[in-house]
Order: sequence, then structure tokens, then C-alpha cells
Amino acid sequence: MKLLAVDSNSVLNRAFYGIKVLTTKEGIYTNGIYGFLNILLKLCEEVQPDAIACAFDLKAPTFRHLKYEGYKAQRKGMPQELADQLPLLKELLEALGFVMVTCEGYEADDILGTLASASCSQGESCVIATGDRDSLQLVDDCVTVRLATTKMGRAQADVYDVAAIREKYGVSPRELIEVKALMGDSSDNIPGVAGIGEKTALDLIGRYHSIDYIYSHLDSLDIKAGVRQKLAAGEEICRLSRELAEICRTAPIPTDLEHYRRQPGDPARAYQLLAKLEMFSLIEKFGLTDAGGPGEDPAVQEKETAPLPVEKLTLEELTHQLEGEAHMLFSFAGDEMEAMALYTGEKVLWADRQEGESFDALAQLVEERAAQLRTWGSKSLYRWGYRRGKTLTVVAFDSQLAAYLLSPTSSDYSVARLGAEYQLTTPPVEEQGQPQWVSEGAVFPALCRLLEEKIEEYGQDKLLREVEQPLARVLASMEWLGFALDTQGLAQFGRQLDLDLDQLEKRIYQYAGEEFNINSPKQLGEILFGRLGLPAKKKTKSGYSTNAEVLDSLRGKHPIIEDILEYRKLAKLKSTYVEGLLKVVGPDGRVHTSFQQTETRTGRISSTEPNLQNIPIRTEIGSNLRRFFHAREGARLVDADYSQIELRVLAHIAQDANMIAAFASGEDIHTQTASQVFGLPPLFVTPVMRSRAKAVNFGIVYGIGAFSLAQDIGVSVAEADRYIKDYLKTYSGVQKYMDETKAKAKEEGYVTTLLGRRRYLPELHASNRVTRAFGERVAMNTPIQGTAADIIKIAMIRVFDRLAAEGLASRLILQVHDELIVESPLDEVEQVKTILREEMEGAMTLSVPLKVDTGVGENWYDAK
DNA sequence: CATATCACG
DNA sequence: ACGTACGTGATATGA
Repeated sequence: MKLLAVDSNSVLNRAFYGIKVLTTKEGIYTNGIYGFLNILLKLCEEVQPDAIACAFDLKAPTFRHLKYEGYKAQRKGMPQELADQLPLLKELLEALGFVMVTCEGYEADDILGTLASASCSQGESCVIATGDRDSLQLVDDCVTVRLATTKMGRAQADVYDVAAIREKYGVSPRELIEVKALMGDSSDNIPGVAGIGEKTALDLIGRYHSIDYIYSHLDSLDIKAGVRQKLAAGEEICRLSRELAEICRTAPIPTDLEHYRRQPGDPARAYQLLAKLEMFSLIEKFGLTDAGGPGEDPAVQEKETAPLPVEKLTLEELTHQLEGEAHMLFSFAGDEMEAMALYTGEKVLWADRQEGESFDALAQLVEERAAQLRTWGSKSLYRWGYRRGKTLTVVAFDSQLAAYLLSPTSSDYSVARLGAEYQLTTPPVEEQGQPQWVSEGAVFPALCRLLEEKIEEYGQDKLLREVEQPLARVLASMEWLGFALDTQGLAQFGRQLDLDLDQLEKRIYQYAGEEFNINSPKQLGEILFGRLGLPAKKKTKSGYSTNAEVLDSLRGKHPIIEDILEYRKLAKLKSTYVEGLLKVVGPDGRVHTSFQQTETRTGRISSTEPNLQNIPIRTEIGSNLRRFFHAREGARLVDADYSQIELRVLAHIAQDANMIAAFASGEDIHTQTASQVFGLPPLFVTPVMRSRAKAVNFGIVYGIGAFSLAQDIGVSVAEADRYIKDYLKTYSGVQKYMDETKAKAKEEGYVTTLLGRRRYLPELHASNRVTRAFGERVAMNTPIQGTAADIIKIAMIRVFDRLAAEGLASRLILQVHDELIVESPLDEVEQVKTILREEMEGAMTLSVPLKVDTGVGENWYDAK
């Protein structure tokens, strides 16, 4: 029989500090619990124990059998966010059937010691899991310790048996007690002998094995005079430390290992708790279901209400239902509709494509009555519509978008997940051969009602109905249309890159004196900092850092550096852009990106497969790629981008008089800033001053720190700090905004954009100050970035609608955060330029004008 | 599957 | 003494 004894407080502690932040929508901290359960699962898998004991300290600080006053008295209490997780964790462990052990007057350590001892004497084996080196003294022939450590910022478990301890410390496990008595342990408030550290203690015990022996032969031993003197002076404290250092092995707890076998627990409760904590991956890993648990207990399901009947969806029924608003879910394969399901609350109706003509009739009706639908993921429905040559009406309600607005930090907005998250019990559904998703959707009507209520409560109704829902259709259209790509030209460009890469590669190998994989940071690091002896600047978790910043600082030290930088740049262009794009061109010669509307925490959209929002432009060679993105024959690209939209938003939100005036003047904003901050007329602003002002302007938007600004513009931290101070003095409205936003965010737990988009910031209440500082920067940045996102989303809808209203053939095909691209027949170009400018500049009225720059060209490079 | 790097706004 | 700007996505490497 094998026992796993878990030092639960210690493991929880590790988990808590090891995982950044994790909270539920409601702000309950869950990172410790999440980490703990994952570690526990991993332990079970690796150790394969027959029984598991989760040892906990009791809440009240316990003093061990001894009376040394300072003992653990000033050990730092656990932060509140962690303390709050403790009762929840215990409740969960209980529901999951794990046996917990606590003992009045004893610490978790003592329980481990007792269990280890008991296992041994019963001839069984025991594995102790902890993050605390203390327990190493418990190691024995039948006891091993798995010590969780963080090496180079990475969590791992070191396994200690007797041999491993001997190898690492040169003493036996029991002798570690003696070592500790000598050297002390500040975290446990064990004093030890003054002036004796780890080295001396290990050496002494390695040679003499015990403090008893040392003290009884102190004068005759081969010990340096200084050390001997310290030992003599500290004898009393040393003997006291010896008692404190030894873990008790006789705590009054059950020692029959059978007691610790996993119990049935309460799987339904465990499911409920985990769902509330939004730990869906764990529900899966523990094999739980909301019906009851791994034991598929039929009795539990039977006493529920009668299952919802499942029927085939008929045209009559759908026609009837679509008189009002109907709850419908769809499944698509590509842009083809595979099946649809309708939920009335009393029954589930569904149909799939197998049904041929009758399905086509149903689809036809959906196509005509989209505005009546309450659905999920409407973007796919619009794409399906475009494929059928129709622009559908905007749906009445999209639950996915609603859920995103309520909590933009989630990673999964599936109906099943949302149902569990909002604690809706899934009504049982009759089995009539319908796909699983059709049954899972039984919560859908209830879910929609709940989401809609919350949207109202949060004041996000307009944002949902006037921005996100109509935007989904615009995105669908852009995805469907795609962007024409000159594949021939791109391939040719790729071949040129190959030639250059070959040359660079050869030269690099020559400089290095051997061949290696330049793409491997590990191998590259070994070459640069090992073989070539260049000075390493930074380290990463797994070795030397070789990023562009480091390499740049090494320029001139060795000719290989320039070549590597060049190689990296070209390799990136080749693999990500040339090969990456060629891989995804459609048969129509166009690339059709996917826009993600529920991905970012700020409200921006993102672009995937391919990402068209990060096509190179900052370097000369890279920007050439944009020449291959072109307009179709007889058309042009009309490109329009907002000028300084984030700074304008900041000026407005902060209502900063100086900044508003600066924008009103219409002059270059960075020059204006430099002029105001340095107190000079604009004509006296040098290029260096302007570029510094620009960096500060950027930094302010991100929630600046002096260190980073200094790094960015290459001045001293003190000087950077001066810039920031002067800036905030000049723009005191901005200073006030930053302070007030942080305070309000702390109080309410979230920040909002002008349109009421919301982001929760649990980081603000973290006890780790780095995490907290991050939260504060996000609090300052999100309203700015998010409001800018709101604005361009409105602009997109307005441009889309106006192009349709004016009956033009021009089409919006891409958004890149502050930039829109329209593909426009030659004879519409001028009109489109006007439309873009008017609709973008008029998207929202702020205290400063919104300014848009436009360009026209046959390709993206020329249009911008 | 995580990490390092680098492309964009 | 620490660690260091906001938001994304794709690729290659290597455990």
C-alpha cells in the first residue's frame, strides 16, 4: 500500500504564488485552488497512491509543544486573497472524497511526520508532497519527498530519497535536524547558533553527525577557533533549536492507512463548486457531470423532471415560431449549414441537411427572418448568408457577444460552458438521435434571458445592439470578400529571400566556426555567449536571451551579430509572411482572414488564419510585402486611418484643457507636446525633443513607468522620470484622470469605455505589487484603447451601411485597429474617400476633432 | 504543449 | 531586492 501525504498549506501556497491571477467573473480568487487541484491530479498520476492524506495546519497559529516565544510568531500571515480560498478548497476536497487531516496543537508538518512514521512501521511506503524543505528530514527507506521548486521561474518537482539527500547535502535525512539546529531557519524562526551558516553546519554534521557529539567533545575536535567559540557561546540556543527543528512524529491522528483511502464524496456538489469557480477543465479531469459524477447513478437522473421532447423541425412550426423571436442554434461546416435547432422551452426541434428539400425550405425561412433570431455566434450565420448571395438582417440577440461584453476575459463562450458558468441546470433531453450540441442547447433560452438581463443591468444594451451585433455582419462580409494576393509576386519575393538567407547562413556558420540551427535560441546562445565569448546581457527561463534588443547592444562587438539580426528578419518574413500567406490563399486568389470578435480584453477585434493585422510596415524590406496585397482589376484600395486616435481619446476622457487645445490647433501633436513640456515655441523644438515627446505620449497611454521610458528612449531613469513629471504637470487633467481611474477601478473592480464596455481588474487587489502595478496600468490603458476600439467599430458599421445605402460596389475588406481598407471600383474612389472620412470622423463626437488620413493605390503599399 | 521571438496598432 | 508599457497572433524549437 502506498500513501501520498500532501502538505496542503505549503502546496496551496506554491500554487497561489505560481499562478498569476485567476478569478471568476464575480471576482472570487481561484488561482490557489486551481493550482492545488492540478498539482494533486498530477501527483496522483505520477505516484499512483492507494490512499491520500491532505494535511492542513489549523487556522489559529499553533505553537509547538515548546515554549520558545518568538517561534513562528512573526511569520507573515497569508494574504487575504489566499486565506479566502482555503475554506473553498477544503469544501471541494471533501466533495471530491479526499481525506483531510488536521490536528489541534500540531502543524501540517507534524501530521506528515506522523504519517510517514506510521507507514514505515507498517511496512508501507509513503510519498510526501510539499514545497517546504523542512520535510526532507522525514525521508527514509520507505519515505520519499517530492519537493516543489521553481527553477528559473519554472515549476518542477524534485524527488528526494535517502541517496539524493546524501548526494545534495552530504548527510543523512535525520542529520538534517542537527544541521538546522546549528544554522537555524529564519522562516521558521529557529535561531540556530549565531555566526554558523549552511556551509559550516553541513561540514560539522557531515563529520560528527550530531550536536550532542560535538558539544561533548568540543575541545578535542578539529574545529577552527572562531567556530569553536561561536559554538560554545550558542550551546543553549542550539539545543533549543534542535528541539524546534525536529518534526513531531506522534501527532494524535488516525494512523491506519485505510482511513485515507479516497471516499465517494459528493460528486454533484463537486461539480457545482467547480462550475461556480469556472474550473471546467478540472470538471473534465475529475470526470464529473452535473447529473452526479463518475458513478453514472441512474437514480439521480430519474427523479428530475421529465425530459424535454425532441421533434423534427417542420416548416409550419418554424413559420409559426418566427412570427415572434425564436431561439435557434446552428452548426456549420465551413460556410455550409449542417443542422439547426429551435428551442421553445417546452421542446427541442431540430433538422439537419440530410433532410434535403425540407431542410432547404427551413434554411430559406431562416435566411429571410434572421432579425427574429436569438442565437449564438451570428457571424457564421451571416457568412452562410453571403455564400447564398444574401445580406441577412441583423439578429435580435447574439448570446456569444452578450457574454463577451459581460466578461471579456473568458476564453470560452460556448453555450454549454456559459450554462454551467451561470449555474443553469441543463434540462434533460429525450434521445432521438440528435447531435449532442442540440441537447446541450436546452439551456439556451434560459441562458439568453439571463444574459439579456445582465446586459441591461450593466448598461450595455446599446453597445450590444448598436455596435457588436451589427458589427458581426460587417466582419462576416469582410471575411467573405477577402483580400486579393499576388501569389506569383509573393513567391518570387520568397525566392529572393531564400538567396539572401543562404548567404547569411553561410557567413554566420563561418563566423561561428561550425554549423548550427540559427533558429534555435538555445544553440544560438551557446555559440554567441559560449563559443564566441560575447557578454550575455539577459537571461530567460531556459538560458541566454538572444532577442533583438540584446543583439542590438552587441553590434560592433562581432560581425556575426549584424548577420544574425538580418537573418532573423528575413527568416521571419519568409516563414510567417511568404510561406504563411501562400498556405492560406483561397482558390479565388484571395486571403480570407477570420475576425475574432470575442477575443481581446479591451474590445478590439483580432485577426487569425492569417493574421492580417500584423503585416510588416516598419522596415523597408518588410513593407514591400504590402505590394502583394492588391485591388482587383479595375479597382483601387482606399485606405483611411485615424490620426492619433488614442491620444485624442485620452484628451477627451481626461478633459485636459491643454491637450484639447493642442489637438484643436491642428498642429503636429508630438511637436506641440514637446513645446508645452519643454516650454519652448514650436519652432524651437528639435527632432530629438519631438521624438522624446512622442515616446512619452505613447508611454502615457500605456500607463508609463520611468524605467521603461528610459529604456525606450535611451536616457537615464532620472531624466525619464523628469519628463514624466513635467508632462503630467503640463497636462494636469491627464494626471487627474490617471489617479481617478485607478481609484475608481479599485473601488468598483472594473473599468469602462465611453460606450460602457467593461473589464474587470482583479489584479488591483493582488498582494504582489508587480501584479498590482500591472493592474493599475491596465486600468489606465483599457478605457483608452477600448474607447478607440468602440469608435472604429461604429465607423465600420457606418461605412458598411452607407456603402449599401448609396448602392455602391465598393466594399470594406479590412480593419487594422485604426485603419480601414475599402476595395473600390475606379469610378467610386472619390466618393468612397469622402464616405470614409465622413463616417470615421463622425463616428463619435469628442472634445477634440477626430482626424482621418486617406490614401489610394493599386496595392496596400501605395494606398498607405 | 510551453517558450522565445518578432510582426502589427 | 525586486522588475519594469497596453493589446494581439504565428512560427520554430525542444522538453
